[in-house]
Amino acid sequence: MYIVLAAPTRSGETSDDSVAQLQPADSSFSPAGDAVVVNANQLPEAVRRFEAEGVRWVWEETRAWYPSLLDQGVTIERCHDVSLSREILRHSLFSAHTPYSSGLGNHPDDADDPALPRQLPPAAPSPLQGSLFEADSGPAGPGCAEVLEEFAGQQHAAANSSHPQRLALLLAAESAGALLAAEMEAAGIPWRADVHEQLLVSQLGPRPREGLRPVELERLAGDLRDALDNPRFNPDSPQELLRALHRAGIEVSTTRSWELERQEHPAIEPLLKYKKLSRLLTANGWTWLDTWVSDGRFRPEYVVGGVVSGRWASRGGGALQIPKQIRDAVRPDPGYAFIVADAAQLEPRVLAALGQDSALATAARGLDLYQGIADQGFGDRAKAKIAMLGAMYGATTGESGRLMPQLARTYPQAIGVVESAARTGEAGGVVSSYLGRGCPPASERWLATQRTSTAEEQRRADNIARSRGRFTRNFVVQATAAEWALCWLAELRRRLRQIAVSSPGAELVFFLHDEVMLHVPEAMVTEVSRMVTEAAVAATRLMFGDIPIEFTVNLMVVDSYALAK
DNA sequence: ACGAAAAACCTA
DNA sequence: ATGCTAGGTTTTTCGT
Repeated sequence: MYIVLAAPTRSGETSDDSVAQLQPADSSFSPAGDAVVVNANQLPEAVRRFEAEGVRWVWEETRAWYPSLLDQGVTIERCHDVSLSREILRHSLFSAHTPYSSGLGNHPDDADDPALPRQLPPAAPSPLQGSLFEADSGPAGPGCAEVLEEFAGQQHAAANSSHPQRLALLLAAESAGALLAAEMEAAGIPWRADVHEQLLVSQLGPRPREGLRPVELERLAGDLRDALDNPRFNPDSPQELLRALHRAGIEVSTTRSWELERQEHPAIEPLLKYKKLSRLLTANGWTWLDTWVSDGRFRPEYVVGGVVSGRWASRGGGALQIPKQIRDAVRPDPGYAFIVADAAQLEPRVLAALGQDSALATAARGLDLYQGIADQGFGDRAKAKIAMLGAMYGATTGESGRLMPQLARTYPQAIGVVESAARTGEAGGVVSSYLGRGCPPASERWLATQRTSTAEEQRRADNIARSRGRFTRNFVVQATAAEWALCWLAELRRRLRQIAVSSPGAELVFFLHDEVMLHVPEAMVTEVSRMVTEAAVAATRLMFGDIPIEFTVNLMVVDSYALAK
């Protein structure tokens, strides 16, 4: 049984304060029974009542409904997010021939050009907010009939695709991810502002007045001016800094730290220290703390489907780039601990599965896949790692490039997968993840670059083609790894919900590509740790069935994020 | 004066 | 070992 939740359509039974319509539907996606129209006060109880019957919710956008339900203490088990499913089906090769997918249009345009920077769309307005704050215009968004019709089209597209089970799993996993994202946003990452502040004070000095440098930065700026014998320049300006360095005889072409590190000059040491501390101040200093941390929680926003590969993006506070430098501020509440777990070498393991490469699967048998490759006669571990990463990223030169032929001979099946993806991309084609997420098509602009006449233009065109090849090469691995991670999350979420009634309190609070953090009552640490491991086994089975490849999970119980890894 | 782009550095 | 994938944020710089 499905319940469609959407904005109410104007009719006799709706009143001015109606915010939602709940429409039951049966397994053939037809309306079953009367729709219920509710106002904001009635919505939580109505949802709770249906949820107790074990329904699956269908709505245009999880973001629009779930956060406010969570605020009111309502959680749900399963949903189908129509908008996220739409974007998957728009690009999926599996369903391209179905009426629904072909009707969406999948026209290559420059917005889909991976060479162009992507910008995230602004957060969608919630229909609930619309009704609460805009008296004259009622709740926005499509009504139940439209949502149900599109849902039916999506189900038909998945069922009639070339891989019905895989695509259905992908849509379910993406929707589960949307629920979890909202739940993690509601939970927030436990953050000790006092510990963070202590870190800042010990490295930068006391918080300065607005517009002034902290004492330690001021001191280093002074040292730098002395060392360069240059009394007045702004070290925060790359242009001025570069000119000052040149005037002191330091020949660098940029002010990047790794280029500066190679220079011998008394100014380099204070400069590198200055850049390091300046970064801490501007990216994660007092302003950041004021802006993003409140009530002991850092609350970023997750953008499910925000990355073409299916990884999540985030908005606000740089949640996916918390520097190691400040992770000590991430501390559990009293009586709680963190479980931090990550999938060990997820991408090469995924590649072994994609290529059904038994030699690589054997190397992945142990905890350390790169050591496994080394043990199969590939030299040392470092070499094995560089070669493998090069294969997945498309390295052509240097040590990584030189190791490629040997790697291709040792693991022909696995390397064949990425090589084939690269050739498809170079030719302007599209590639697919294991569960059916398609990469964006080549844009008109891209195709135009390939139609050339002169030799000079041809060289440029080849460069552009190889760049797309690297993108599609990496896409098949990164997108499939993202799917595994999503299945892992969904399995873990399901297990946590099973025990939540009798022993509540364990929450997922952070997710980063192949890593999760849970905030767990100390008494539950053992039980939840087992669930994290079991969820990984279940995710592997769910995606790939019974395959001889292990997806190892590294797990640590810590009382500071700084102690993980 | 304002907004886009670039530079820099952080993450997996 | 910064040559190779995907992102976000801040500040400075540049263009209108």
